[in-house]
Amino acid sequence: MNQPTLTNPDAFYEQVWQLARQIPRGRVATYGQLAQLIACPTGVTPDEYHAFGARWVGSAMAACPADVPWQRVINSQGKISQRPGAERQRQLLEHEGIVFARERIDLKAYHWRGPGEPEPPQQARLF
DNA sequence: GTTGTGACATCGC
DNA sequence: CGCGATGCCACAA
Repeated sequence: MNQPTLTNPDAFYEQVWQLARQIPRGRVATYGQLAQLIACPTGVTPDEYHAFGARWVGSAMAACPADVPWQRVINSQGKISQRPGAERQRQLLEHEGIVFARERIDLKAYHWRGPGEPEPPQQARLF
Protein backbone atom coordinates (compact mmCIF):
# COMPACT_ATOMS: atom_id res chain seq x y z
CA MET A 1 0.00 0.00 0.00
CA ASN A 2 1.45 3.27 0.95
CA GLN A 3 5.10 2.44 0.70
CA PRO A 4 6.94 5.70 0.87
CA THR A 5 6.14 8.00 3.67
CA LEU A 6 7.82 11.14 2.53
CA THR A 7 6.33 10.45 -0.83
CA ASN A 8 3.19 10.96 1.17
CA PRO A 9 4.11 13.57 3.74
CA ASP A 10 0.58 13.44 5.06
CA ALA A 11 1.18 9.89 6.19
CA PHE A 12 4.20 10.92 8.22
CA TYR A 13 2.37 13.89 9.60
CA GLU A 14 -0.52 11.68 10.56
CA GLN A 15 1.82 9.46 12.51
CA VAL A 16 3.19 12.44 14.35
CA TRP A 17 -0.27 13.70 15.17
CA GLN A 18 -1.43 10.29 16.26
CA LEU A 19 1.58 9.96 18.49
CA ALA A 20 1.12 13.45 19.87
CA ARG A 21 -2.45 12.61 20.81
CA GLN A 22 -1.10 9.83 23.01
CA ILE A 23 0.74 12.29 25.18
CA PRO A 24 -1.10 12.35 28.49
CA ARG A 25 -2.04 15.58 30.19
CA GLY A 26 0.68 17.08 32.30
CA ARG A 27 3.42 15.48 30.23
CA VAL A 28 5.65 16.79 27.49
CA ALA A 29 7.57 15.17 24.67
CA THR A 30 10.42 16.40 22.55
CA TYR A 31 10.47 16.52 18.77
CA GLY A 32 13.43 14.20 18.62
CA GLN A 33 11.70 11.77 20.94
CA LEU A 34 8.61 11.63 18.76
CA ALA A 35 10.75 11.31 15.67
CA GLN A 36 12.63 8.44 17.25
CA LEU A 37 9.42 6.75 18.28
CA ILE A 38 8.21 6.83 14.71
CA ALA A 39 9.70 4.24 12.41
CA CYS A 40 12.02 5.47 9.73
CA PRO A 41 9.96 6.12 6.59
CA THR A 42 10.66 4.07 3.50
CA GLY A 43 12.92 5.70 1.00
CA VAL A 44 14.76 7.55 3.73
CA THR A 45 17.95 6.34 5.30
CA PRO A 46 18.22 6.23 9.08
CA ASP A 47 20.93 8.82 8.88
CA GLU A 48 18.72 11.18 6.98
CA TYR A 49 15.87 10.59 9.34
CA HIS A 50 18.13 11.07 12.32
CA ALA A 51 19.42 14.27 10.80
CA PHE A 52 16.15 16.04 10.29
CA GLY A 53 13.46 13.73 11.61
CA ALA A 54 12.84 16.12 14.46
CA ARG A 55 12.27 18.97 12.07
CA TRP A 56 9.74 16.97 10.13
CA VAL A 57 7.92 16.48 13.38
CA GLY A 58 7.97 20.21 13.85
CA SER A 59 6.72 20.72 10.32
CA ALA A 60 3.96 18.27 11.04
CA MET A 61 3.00 20.14 14.20
CA ALA A 62 3.01 23.31 12.17
CA ALA A 63 -0.02 21.99 10.35
CA CYS A 64 -1.48 19.90 13.12
CA PRO A 65 -5.25 19.76 13.55
CA ALA A 66 -6.95 21.40 16.50
CA ASP A 67 -7.41 18.08 18.25
CA VAL A 68 -3.66 17.60 18.54
CA PRO A 69 -2.02 18.74 21.78
CA TRP A 70 0.79 20.51 19.99
CA GLN A 71 1.37 22.39 23.20
CA ARG A 72 2.85 19.27 24.80
CA VAL A 73 5.56 19.01 22.19
CA ILE A 74 8.71 20.94 22.99
CA ASN A 75 12.36 20.83 22.03
CA SER A 76 15.07 18.76 23.65
CA GLN A 77 16.20 21.81 25.59
CA GLY A 78 13.02 21.56 27.59
CA LYS A 79 11.97 24.93 26.32
CA ILE A 80 9.33 26.19 23.98
CA SER A 81 10.54 26.83 20.50
CA GLN A 82 10.47 30.43 19.46
CA ARG A 83 7.38 31.04 17.47
CA PRO A 84 4.24 33.16 17.45
CA GLY A 85 2.10 31.95 20.29
CA ALA A 86 4.92 30.61 22.43
CA GLU A 87 3.53 32.37 25.47
CA ARG A 88 0.20 30.84 24.67
CA GLN A 89 1.80 27.41 24.82
CA ARG A 90 3.37 28.14 28.17
CA GLN A 91 0.03 29.20 29.55
CA LEU A 92 -1.58 26.00 28.34
CA LEU A 93 1.16 23.86 29.84
CA GLU A 94 0.95 25.66 33.15
CA HIS A 95 -2.76 25.12 33.03
CA GLU A 96 -2.07 21.40 32.83
CA GLY A 97 0.00 21.50 35.97
CA ILE A 98 3.45 21.74 34.45
CA VAL A 99 5.82 23.94 36.39
CA PHE A 100 8.19 26.19 34.52
CA ALA A 101 11.63 26.96 35.88
CA ARG A 102 12.93 30.11 34.28
CA GLU A 103 10.98 29.51 31.07
CA ARG A 104 12.27 25.98 31.20
CA ILE A 105 10.63 22.64 31.88
CA ASP A 106 12.28 19.90 33.87
CA LEU A 107 12.26 17.08 31.37
CA LYS A 108 13.40 14.67 34.05
CA ALA A 109 10.06 15.16 35.73
CA TYR A 110 7.67 15.80 32.89
CA HIS A 111 9.21 14.12 29.92
CA TRP A 112 6.82 11.58 28.47
CA ARG A 113 8.40 8.15 28.36
CA GLY A 114 6.46 6.99 25.33
CA PRO A 115 3.26 5.33 24.16
CA GLY A 116 2.20 2.71 26.64
CA GLU A 117 2.31 4.81 29.74
CA PRO A 118 -1.09 4.47 31.41
CA GLU A 119 -1.09 7.82 33.14
CA PRO A 120 1.13 10.34 34.89
CA PRO A 121 1.87 9.14 38.40
CA GLN A 122 2.86 12.60 39.50
CA GLN A 123 -0.73 13.69 39.69
CA ALA A 124 -0.51 14.23 43.45
CA ARG A 125 1.81 17.15 42.93
CA LEU A 126 -0.98 19.55 42.30
CA PHE A 127 0.27 22.26 44.60
C1' DG B 1 15.71 24.79 -11.67
C1' DT B 2 17.49 27.56 -7.79
C1' DT B 3 17.33 29.84 -3.30
C1' DG B 4 15.91 30.19 1.39
C1' DT B 5 14.41 28.57 5.53
C1' DG B 6 12.72 25.58 9.16
C1' DA B 7 7.57 24.48 16.06
C1' DC B 8 15.48 20.70 15.93
C1' DA B 9 19.72 18.54 17.73
C1' DT B 10 24.41 18.70 19.00
C1' DC B 11 29.02 20.68 19.95
C1' DG B 12 31.90 24.40 21.72
C1' DC B 13 33.07 28.27 24.66
C1' DC C 1 25.24 25.59 33.56
C1' DG C 2 23.72 28.91 29.74
C1' DC C 3 24.00 30.88 25.25
C1' DG C 4 25.72 30.96 20.47
C1' DA C 5 26.74 28.99 16.22
C1' DT C 6 26.57 25.15 12.78
C1' DG C 7 24.64 21.23 10.12
C1' DC C 8 21.48 18.61 7.95
C1' DC C 9 17.17 17.06 4.76
C1' DA C 10 13.21 18.12 2.65
C1' DC C 11 9.65 21.28 1.32
C1' DA C 12 7.74 26.01 -0.25
C1' DA C 13 7.94 30.10 -3.12
